[in-house]
Amino acid sequence: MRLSKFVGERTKDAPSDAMMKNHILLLRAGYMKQVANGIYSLTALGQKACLNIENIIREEMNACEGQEVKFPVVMPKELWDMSGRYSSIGSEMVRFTDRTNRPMLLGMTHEEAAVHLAKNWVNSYTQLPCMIYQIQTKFRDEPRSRGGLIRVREFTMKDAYSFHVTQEDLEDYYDVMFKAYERIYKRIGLKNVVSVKSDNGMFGGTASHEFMYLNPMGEDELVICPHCDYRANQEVAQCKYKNLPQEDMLPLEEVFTGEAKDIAEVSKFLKMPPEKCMKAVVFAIKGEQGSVVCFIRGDREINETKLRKLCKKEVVPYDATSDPDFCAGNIGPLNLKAKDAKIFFDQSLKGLTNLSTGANKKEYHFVNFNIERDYGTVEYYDISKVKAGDPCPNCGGELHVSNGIEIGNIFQLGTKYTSSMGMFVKTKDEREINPIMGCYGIGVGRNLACVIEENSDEKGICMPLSIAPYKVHIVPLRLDDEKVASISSKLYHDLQSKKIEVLIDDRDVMPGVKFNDADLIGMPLRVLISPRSLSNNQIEIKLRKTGEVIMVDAQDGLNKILDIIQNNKEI
RNA sequence: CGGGGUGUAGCGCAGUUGGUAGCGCACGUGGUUUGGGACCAUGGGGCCGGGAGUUCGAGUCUCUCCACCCCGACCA
Repeated sequence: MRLSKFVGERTKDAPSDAMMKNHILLLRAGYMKQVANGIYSLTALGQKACLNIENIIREEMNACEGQEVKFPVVMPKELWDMSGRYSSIGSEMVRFTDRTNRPMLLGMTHEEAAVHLAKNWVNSYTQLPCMIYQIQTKFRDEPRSRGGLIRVREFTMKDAYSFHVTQEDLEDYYDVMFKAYERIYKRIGLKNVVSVKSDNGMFGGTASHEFMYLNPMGEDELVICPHCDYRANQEVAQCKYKNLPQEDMLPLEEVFTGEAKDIAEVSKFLKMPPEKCMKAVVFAIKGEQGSVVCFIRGDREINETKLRKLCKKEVVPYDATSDPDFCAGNIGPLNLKAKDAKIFFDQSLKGLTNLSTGANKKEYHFVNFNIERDYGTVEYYDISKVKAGDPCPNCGGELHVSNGIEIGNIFQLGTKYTSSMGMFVKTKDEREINPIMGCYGIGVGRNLACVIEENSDEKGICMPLSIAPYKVHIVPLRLDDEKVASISSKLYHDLQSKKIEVLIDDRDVMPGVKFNDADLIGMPLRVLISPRSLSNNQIEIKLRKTGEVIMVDAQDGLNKILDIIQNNKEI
């Protein structure tokens, strides 16, 4: 491509509203343009980079015996009624009617379509296991998109669906896909990737993993044990506690605590460490009356995902300050006015002695509260978030907590969709069963964004060779020089005939402009052709990532470039 | 959906007590330049986010929508 004809623009200044590195660079280097909140057009640069990622994914899926198919973007309501998800999914799914008033929706995931395609055609164990996948546009009306391509509403995604006779067979294939994902990230140039156990969310099913790109701007919290292989999303990470020293129980006492409301203030007022203060957190059940009151050690946070699973209901934080049933800031288990509230105690409280807790009375707390003695026998649940330094549930070592961006996930779905949609296969012993499914997703644009987070410097993007839209960026200086023009043009056409994607900066601008644009766009090889180097009959090849400069004779340029591309996968 | 912020040329911004809009970059033309964002001359480009109001007069004041960004809620 000739840069003079490129539809797109490079800018010196970053758009003021972009915060993340990938967002700023993708806009500044002219890879994309925003159309609306969470909706982007890609330029030739962005699209080619995405296609290269897609092709790597495609190769790895095909290597897993995957069959590439294509499901529709628009589906009828009836298909999603079969799984029950038409009503269970909220407004992130776009619903509309066609001209005959038939209810339709925009696909945000394609389990229903996959089962629809496979059922009746796959009806014998001899056809299993099998896997179908697609690379296609999804639309999810996210409440809040952010971070450039990190979280968008319309995006391209590879989603794969596998069918199995037995759970063991699913697990074997799950492992095959797990390894394929690891290869994909390596090939596109992402190194800081870990896999974690995750929540199954709206998919249902038995086991799932997320692949996480470690990044401080990541929206997910990951719990990682540096001493063993324990890795989990905060949402599902198990809590273990170091035992606090037991004390002799002292008599329960009601004390004045004044304006002290939150744990920090109460702890300061009573001169007790937060671990000895029992905290109350109130939640409401969505669409229902009544509330959920959680008690937890003062230095801990409630994990809402765990609470949701425990209640088997959707729970949302509740503002207790405006409810007369609660004395906000002084909530405790004793004399709690809200009689219909469900009460849960977190296991962090187990065995603790002489706690402080709210007295359900304005400006008063209890001290020396002992749950069993003063309240009664209770069950303890794990509803807390893990804190850095907690003991690992596996090996007891100290856990780390890091942030990450989800760049792929794999799920063992079970028979949720095959049973609800009536897909059956005959087994060898002539039983009719619902095949067991797995599903496997990876977002293309988000991966591109993460690649740029990882591969860039103060000058711009450093595209990995594997996904670079153009492998070679020719920079001729002084195109009015006949020799520069002819050698540049020949190299441009020679590379094209060798099927190497090449970009040439054929503009009549200052050398500095060309250098800065080349650094910003970030193609892995920059070839400089100028009167100065040609006076020695040489051209200059510069590697974007390392800055290494290679001088070669002009007539050897093509072969040297081909050699570098074929033998240096890591540039 | 809550809290905060921003909307003025393609991008980044200025615009005074209200008087009919400017700067830098980018773009067109002519010329001088040419190894890390050159210079001179000249030209084009604006429904000042939309609507309503106050006023002789609104980019500026009031009301009201809307869009976008950030934090939270939410999220395969």
